[in-house]
Amino acid sequence: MVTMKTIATVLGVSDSTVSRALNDHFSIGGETKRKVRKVAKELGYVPNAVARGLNQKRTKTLGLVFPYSLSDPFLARVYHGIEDETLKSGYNQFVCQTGDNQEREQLHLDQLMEKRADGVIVVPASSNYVDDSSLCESVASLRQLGIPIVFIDKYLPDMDVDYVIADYERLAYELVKHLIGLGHRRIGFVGGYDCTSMRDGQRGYRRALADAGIVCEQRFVKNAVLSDSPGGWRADGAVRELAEEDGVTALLLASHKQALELLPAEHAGIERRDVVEFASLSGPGRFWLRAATARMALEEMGRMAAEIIMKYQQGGERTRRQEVVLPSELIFRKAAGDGKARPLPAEI
Amino acid sequence: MVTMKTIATVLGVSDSTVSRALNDHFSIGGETKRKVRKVAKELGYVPNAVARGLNQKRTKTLGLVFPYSLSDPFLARVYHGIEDETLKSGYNQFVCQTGDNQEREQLHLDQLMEKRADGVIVVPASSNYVDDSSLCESVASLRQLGIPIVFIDKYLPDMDVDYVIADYERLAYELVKHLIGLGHRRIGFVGGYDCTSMRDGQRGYRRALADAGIVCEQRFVKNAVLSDSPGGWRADGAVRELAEEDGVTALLLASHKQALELLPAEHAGIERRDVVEFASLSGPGRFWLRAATARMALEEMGRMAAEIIMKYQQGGERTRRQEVVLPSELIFRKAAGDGKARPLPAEI
DNA sequence: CCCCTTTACGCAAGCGACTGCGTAGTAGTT
DNA sequence: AACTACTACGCAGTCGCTTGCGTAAAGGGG
Repeated sequence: MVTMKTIATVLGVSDSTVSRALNDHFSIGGETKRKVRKVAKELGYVPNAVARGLNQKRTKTLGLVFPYSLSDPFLARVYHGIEDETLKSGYNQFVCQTGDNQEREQLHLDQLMEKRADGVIVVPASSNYVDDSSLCESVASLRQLGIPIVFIDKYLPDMDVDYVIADYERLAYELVKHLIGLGHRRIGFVGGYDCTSMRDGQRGYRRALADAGIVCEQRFVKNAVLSDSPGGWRADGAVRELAEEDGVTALLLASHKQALELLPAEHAGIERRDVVEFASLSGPGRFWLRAATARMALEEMGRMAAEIIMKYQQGGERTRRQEVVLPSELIFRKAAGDGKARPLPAEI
Repeated sequence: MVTMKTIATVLGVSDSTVSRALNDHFSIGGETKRKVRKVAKELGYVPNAVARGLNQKRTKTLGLVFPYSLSDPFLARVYHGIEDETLKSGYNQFVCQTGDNQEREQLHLDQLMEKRADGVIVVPASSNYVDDSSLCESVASLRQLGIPIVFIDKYLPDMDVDYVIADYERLAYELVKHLIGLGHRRIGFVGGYDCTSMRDGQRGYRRALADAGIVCEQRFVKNAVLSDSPGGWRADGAVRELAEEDGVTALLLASHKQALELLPAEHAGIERRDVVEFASLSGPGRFWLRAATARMALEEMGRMAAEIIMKYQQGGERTRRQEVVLPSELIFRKAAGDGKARPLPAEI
């Protein structure tokens, strides 16, 4: 194995000289630098980032912990943002997927700690909203090791952790306002548990109704249920109830996964890349039609999260919690069907 | 920072004792082991894989170099296979995407070498089939460092490198045979350059024609062109020529990307997960219709590639080149339209 | 010609974990 | 009692690279 020592021996200099030469240190003569680089290339020397990492305490490595695979259109865009931000500085990322499962989330966080990632970006598993103790522990351990962690899209409200989210409250507000403008009065909300994005969304939903003088009926607000399906959530039960029992004419969905389930297949295909959280759907039709949706700045979210970590790398001290809320773009579709508000089909 | 030394000091033993205790070495007493583990837990000790990696020369890390993002349905399945195989042994993967670009491919391979990945799995960028010199260099460097590399799906024929591919020749043979059975006589092949998968496919295509006593006309075989589009290849030009000038009635496509381009959007959506390389299409219709396709064992390909590397990790010497060809499943659709063979529409 | 400042390197001590070899201490044998 | 055989650890070197500090050589000023 050719190391700096090898090069040093060949040239009859010390290994520290080689190190400094390769790092372009000012105290090494130009001629020496040239010779060192020449020999290094000839010998096919490849610097050992593991050894460097050990003494620099920096690995130029990021850990990404995602609930689903990167074939999820949401995560894929987030990932691109992160990659885009870090590629130029020679960072690599460990990509981990948890299957929306807490145990695996913890497992991966442990592995990333052992491997001394320089930072970790997490899109938390939904099951944390039932019991977040394991995640909290992991965050504490990361803190102790001095590894910055940033949450994306969702976070645990009472945990002191940096995060980057979309402006869910405004989104929900505008989407519901749009539905009201289309004539809808009985509008359902399918959220779920105490997830920050859904909670914020619900707030916007309520505010929009209130502003329009519509009484917000509690029975119109349902939770999706956690399931072991690939998406983690199932909304069909809630939607069926809302349509059959309560005769809602429009719906606000708090998850792109939910929206995808309900959209007609051909739309799902075409618009897959656009469909993101907080789609609002309206009828009629065999399937629900999408009245509007939000195009969240997902790449930007990834980029911001990476940027926060990069700041810490450059010696930035963590003084206070970073809370980034990125504005999203709203996309309104033409009114579905004849544009009249009418009960939605219960069949999904 | 709490290290083994910290634990050792607390307990008044040496750090080597701590190391052995944590690794459950036989020469350490049961009582000592218990105490060490207790203190380790209390202090929140997290082993440093970087330090371990330096002296073991094993990082428990794999590098994956893919041309596209993991939102590509092909790669996503390959990735799942790899993850599945390596998760249980505590491996993490560096996921790198090259955008089908050689420079970035080389850049990522260099990074992976520096970080001393234990092995690298590569789905080569298509541009390597024009000029593979940079890839060859990288492979040589990896060899020198003793890092095993496995190619998936495609490989460079004159390079001594392990690879896992699908049974492209048989696939093409069966698909063409199916088209012939449907009455087609003028069957086009859209491949491209000297890529192994396409070359093998073309061999099967020719053999099927020959077995049916059909003369294989050279003008029915076209190359797709390399482009900077997301897919890397563009087939529309070739397809247009085949349809307009040569009046072919059916087509064999050597890439799932090409097939996706030509399929009607709603099918692309619905069947996205099935559409893989070597789809065969036939008309008529506004769009080409899919007559048959191959469901390749993509997860299995990933798993096999990972397994090959794991073998090397366990001290397996590389004696001879590993060449794995995995059988695929063929999926035949009902004949399109009235099932009659007729010229395909040139519009795409 | 001597002293002082630069320039250009070498020495050696880490970083955190692993490991070959040596050695006290205890137990068992004859 | 002397010898052998384990058991249970400690010492110190190693992995490859970085870095603070020390120093010889070269150059410049008085």
